[in-house]
Amino acid sequence: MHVSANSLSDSVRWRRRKDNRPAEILSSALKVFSLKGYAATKLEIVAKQAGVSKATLYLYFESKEALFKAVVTEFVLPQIKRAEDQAQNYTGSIKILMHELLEHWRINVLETDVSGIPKIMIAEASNFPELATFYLDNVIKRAREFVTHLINLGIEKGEFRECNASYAARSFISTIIFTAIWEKSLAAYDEAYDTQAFLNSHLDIFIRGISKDIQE
Amino acid sequence: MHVSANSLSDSVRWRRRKDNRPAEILSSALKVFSLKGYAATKLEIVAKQAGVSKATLYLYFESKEALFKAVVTEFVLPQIKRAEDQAQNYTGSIKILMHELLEHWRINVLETDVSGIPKIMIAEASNFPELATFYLDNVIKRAREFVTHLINLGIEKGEFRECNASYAARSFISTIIFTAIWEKSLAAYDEAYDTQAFLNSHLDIFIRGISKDIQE
Amino acid sequence: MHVSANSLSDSVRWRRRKDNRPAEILSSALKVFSLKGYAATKLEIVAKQAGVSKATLYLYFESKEALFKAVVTEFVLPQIKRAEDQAQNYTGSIKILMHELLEHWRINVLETDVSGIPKIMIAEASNFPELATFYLDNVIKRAREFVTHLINLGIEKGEFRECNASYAARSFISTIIFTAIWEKSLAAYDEAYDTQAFLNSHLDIFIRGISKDIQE
Amino acid sequence: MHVSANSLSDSVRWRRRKDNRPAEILSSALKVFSLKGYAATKLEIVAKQAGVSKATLYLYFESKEALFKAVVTEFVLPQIKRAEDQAQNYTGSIKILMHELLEHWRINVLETDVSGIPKIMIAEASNFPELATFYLDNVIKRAREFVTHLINLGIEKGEFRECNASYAARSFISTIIFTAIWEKSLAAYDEAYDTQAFLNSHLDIFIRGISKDIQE
DNA sequence: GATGAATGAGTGTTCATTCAT
DNA sequence: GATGAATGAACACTCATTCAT
Repeated sequence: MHVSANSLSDSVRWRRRKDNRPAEILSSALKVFSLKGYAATKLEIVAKQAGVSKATLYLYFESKEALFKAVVTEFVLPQIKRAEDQAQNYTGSIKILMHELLEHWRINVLETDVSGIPKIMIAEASNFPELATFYLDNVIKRAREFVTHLINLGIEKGEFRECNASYAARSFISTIIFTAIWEKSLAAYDEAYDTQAFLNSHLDIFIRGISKDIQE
Repeated sequence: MHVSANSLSDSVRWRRRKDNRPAEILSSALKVFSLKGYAATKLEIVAKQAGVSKATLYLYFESKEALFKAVVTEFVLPQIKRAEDQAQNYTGSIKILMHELLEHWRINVLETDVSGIPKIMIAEASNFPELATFYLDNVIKRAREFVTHLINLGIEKGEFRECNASYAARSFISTIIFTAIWEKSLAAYDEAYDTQAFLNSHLDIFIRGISKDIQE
Repeated sequence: MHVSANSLSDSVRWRRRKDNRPAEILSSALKVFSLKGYAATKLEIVAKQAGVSKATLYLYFESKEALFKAVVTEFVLPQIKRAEDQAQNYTGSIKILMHELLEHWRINVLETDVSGIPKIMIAEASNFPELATFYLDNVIKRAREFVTHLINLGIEKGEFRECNASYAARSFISTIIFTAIWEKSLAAYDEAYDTQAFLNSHLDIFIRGISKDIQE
Repeated sequence: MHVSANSLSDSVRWRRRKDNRPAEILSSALKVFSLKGYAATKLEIVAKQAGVSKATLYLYFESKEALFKAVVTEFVLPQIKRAEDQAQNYTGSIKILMHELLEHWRINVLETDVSGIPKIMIAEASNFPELATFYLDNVIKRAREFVTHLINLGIEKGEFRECNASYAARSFISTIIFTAIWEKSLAAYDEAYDTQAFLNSHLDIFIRGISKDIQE
């Protein structure tokens, strides 16, 4: 039975079984797609990575395109859900919350293969319109709304100055996403840098940028 | 004679004029590469866009790869040079300079096809290592150094607080580049937004974020 | 144990009974082969039709080719034997006998799946030479000889005029076989017609064509 | 430019040019398709037969299916048109006309590769429904109507007895088509026979079968 | 210089066949 | 005996590249 790539949002798609082939295939595919791009990815390589034959891919995914879509959809929702869950019922300082979220994201997304997804989507958006829309709606917009909401909370609480929270969220998120993209592309050729320190710096500048001036 | 794609930095650049075939090919190629990605780009499409036959491409570029490299190298250097020139001999407020530079970039890069270059490089970095290195060295690092320099100037002048100028530059540039990438990818599926207002907001937050606290 | 497909004439034939797997497989295979042709037939479809798994086919037939040969050989001999038996010891009018034979053939061959066999053999003759030879020898030639014999009997009895009985038999049989082929191919797209009436007409013309002129 | 395979009936499809590739491909394809059947035909073989590379086929036909359809449609219409033209304005004996038509058909169809078409259509009808319908309408039905018309003429002229001309035509045509099919299938394994003599015998029996009894 | 025509080298996909359970 | 899972081998189709004109 093929792993559904059309019902883009239902959660459990494959049942665990011996050796969990679909999961192995998906993570191999994530690696190769995010390294090579969709068109340059050869299914033979994906199969080899997953330790199966090329034909086996077709037991679980009906085409290269379906596999690609499954890769995106499979790894995408957990990303955003995790963040939302973490913020649930939080009542403390927004600044601290954002710091925690960022740290969490760094460890669970940035430093895992999941960070390959944004690059994939950016590169292939125009080749896979519905997928692009799905990603936009389920990740980007939700992330924007989520951060916008946090900033508005901070404004209400007096932590932040009045400002256009929506633009601010967009600013903040841009760098976050870009960092993930960077890691999977030019970072390989760049000098190493301390990602954690950079992200802290980024958050610091950002928070200062939207905070009330100390002396007002 | 083939347009050199190996001497990645040579200065020959094609100015549009009647029947300037290489330039027409390059700009067609830029469009298609940045829309489809390298592998998914068919030379037939590029040729059609440029109004020539597929075989004609080979009169000017020795291979698809050479054409791709030429696209990147042709359009890249002007980008960064322009910014550097503008800052030359400037002595006023760094904040105002950055605003002017950003505006200039918005008009001359973001709103032209040149903004397709970053997306191309991000997507294909791992497939074209020397090109990636070239781009990294000639655009990214130069941009980083340039902005770092500006920030340091601002610190020296007392406009900005003491901070890690390098990280700050990276923060700033990330959003700038990401905005260009975004325009060529998911923006097509997103609601329109006011890019100029967003960039102003971004700069505003950033400058506030690195400015001295008003009352210190 | 595999059902022999090499000894093309052995007598084992499967009578339907509960769980008579080979027989179910054979009749499913006959249907699919005669609908799609050999190469376009997928064993998965045959298996599904027979209500078994693809692997199960291999318990009974050692290969697709063996299954195909079994299909032909299983259904072929009864066809011709039936006719021969019917003619055995007959002494009456040849014309009437031929009418009875034709009617019998219409009911027991033409209107059953067995009529798919001629189409199969015609289409695949050049892909399965020994099978073609087997079919030729065991069906076509026997049928020709049988009809030739009947016609000669008719000539001897004074029912028919002197004529080339062999050519006449060939003529007669051609239409008979063609009718079976037609039913399994283009008839599906053609207007319905009264097969029985047509066959009667055919026999009538044929008999008149080889009969003595009434008044000579 | 692809050779149209959709406009199933327009006549000139390809322009002659050096070496007339499409025609060479079509006749190679006719040979292979009628020998092997659609599914078992490998384009590599067709290409080799035509003396071109596999890729070249795609310069002229957009797919295997399109090539197949072109094969059928390319060779089909001339078949039937030729017969109709020949009968145009004829006023003599129907029997003699039919003899001439049959002889013409034997030489120009039966003994050329065109005789492969009926076998192809019979075998693949269910895999290519529109093509089947096209063939049915443009060959079979037209042939039936044509022969029916001839028989009716013969009845009017007093050559033939009153009979169901439509069934009679069907009878006559069945053998004709079957003979073509036979030549391209089992005939290869059968003893040689004198086709011309057989066809004459067939026509003789048929004409006698529908003629007025001499003495009535 | 420009191109229509041709193709070699590949890749996605299918399917008969195998085999551990 | 029966089958779900796996795969090697094959084939349709594509496309960057070449070359005669």
